[in-house]
Amino acid sequence: MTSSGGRVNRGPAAASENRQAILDSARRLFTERGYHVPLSAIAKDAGVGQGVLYRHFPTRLDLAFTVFEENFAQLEAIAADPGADAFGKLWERTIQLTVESAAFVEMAVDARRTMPDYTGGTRLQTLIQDTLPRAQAAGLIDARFTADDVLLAHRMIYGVIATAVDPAEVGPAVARARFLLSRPGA
Amino acid sequence: MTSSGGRVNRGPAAASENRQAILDSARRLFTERGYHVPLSAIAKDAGVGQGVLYRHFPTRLDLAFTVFEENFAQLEAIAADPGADAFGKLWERTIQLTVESAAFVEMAVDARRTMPDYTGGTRLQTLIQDTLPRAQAAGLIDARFTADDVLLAHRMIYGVIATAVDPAEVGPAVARARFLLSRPGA
DNA sequence: ATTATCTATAGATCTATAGATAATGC
DNA sequence: ATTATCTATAGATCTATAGATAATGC
Repeated sequence: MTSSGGRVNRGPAAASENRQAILDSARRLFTERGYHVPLSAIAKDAGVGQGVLYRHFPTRLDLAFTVFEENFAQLEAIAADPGADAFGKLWERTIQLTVESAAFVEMAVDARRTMPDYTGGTRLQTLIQDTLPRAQAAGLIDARFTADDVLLAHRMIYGVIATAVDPAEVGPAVARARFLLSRPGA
Repeated sequence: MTSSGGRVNRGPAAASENRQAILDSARRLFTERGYHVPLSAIAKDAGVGQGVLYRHFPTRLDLAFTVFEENFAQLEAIAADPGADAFGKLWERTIQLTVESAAFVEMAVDARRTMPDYTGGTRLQTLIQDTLPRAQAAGLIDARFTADDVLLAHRMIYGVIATAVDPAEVGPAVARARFLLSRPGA
């Protein structure tokens, strides 16, 4: 047989499409199967050889950074809103993105454990610091919360997501967790 | 060479010591390296062949159940205290055990995902249900917390532990998380 | 005869790379 | 000449089991 199942070698012309297909598959599989989904599964899903994946993204973190860069871009756009409720919107979207893909948090943990100079953690922290005081001045958020508390609350909500057994349970559980966290302790 | 590095085959006499060595190694490695530490690493650490581990514990869950059975026994003993603060002591010890080994939670998640009829989750829930009302009647705990809230709070604290980068940070972070959770929302 | 050990390895995955092949710009 | 593809596979792990060996109870 001549041109059956095997992919045709399209040379450099395929590079850009391949890269995008890898990113699309990675985003979906990080969501469906978690941050530690095999890279071979991502390559297969994207329809490329493993060598192609490694050429574009030498490590799992290189790939995850690129996938979740879009998340950071979204959050930064939201935080740029000059209104008093920029923090509220930022927090809402952060939780949505985490529910959507717990890998967003797992990537950050991996990065901080692996690379001493990873700045992603600081990146979300900066957005919180830039928006929280305004929301507190406007009386929208309890003044006793610190920026560190917000980051901690994010980790706590991740705990709810990571331990969920039934996907249908995540929404209500996260909502209740947010309620429990809505006022600092007595 | 006759009797160099290789272990001597002591026959059935070694069974009980081997079993205990496996449990000791498993407890330590679950703590140090997490629930998904390779079973081969546990066998090696215990100084037995992998076949011996599999004979005593056919699956990872069989091994983890046995290791953490001691945790449950402790918690059940605490909950049996007839005093009003049995709940307080139960909660305190539950958190200690989780900080000590996040694998305690990870095992339960694995069990509930793998075995439809796992009762470990119910087991902690029962202890909470048996002690919480008394503590609330005595005014020790805010009456608005439900037993499900306590289980949810446990998952949230697990989130703090699982995302910690520096072990030294765990203690303070968990303390702050508990503070944030000490009163239900506004 | 039974029980459990031991070494050794099959089988399954996953990461990472080697080497041949094809397309493209100069 | 350069760039990126493709298949194929080496290397590293990890799970799980086979088969020979040794100890013990009847």
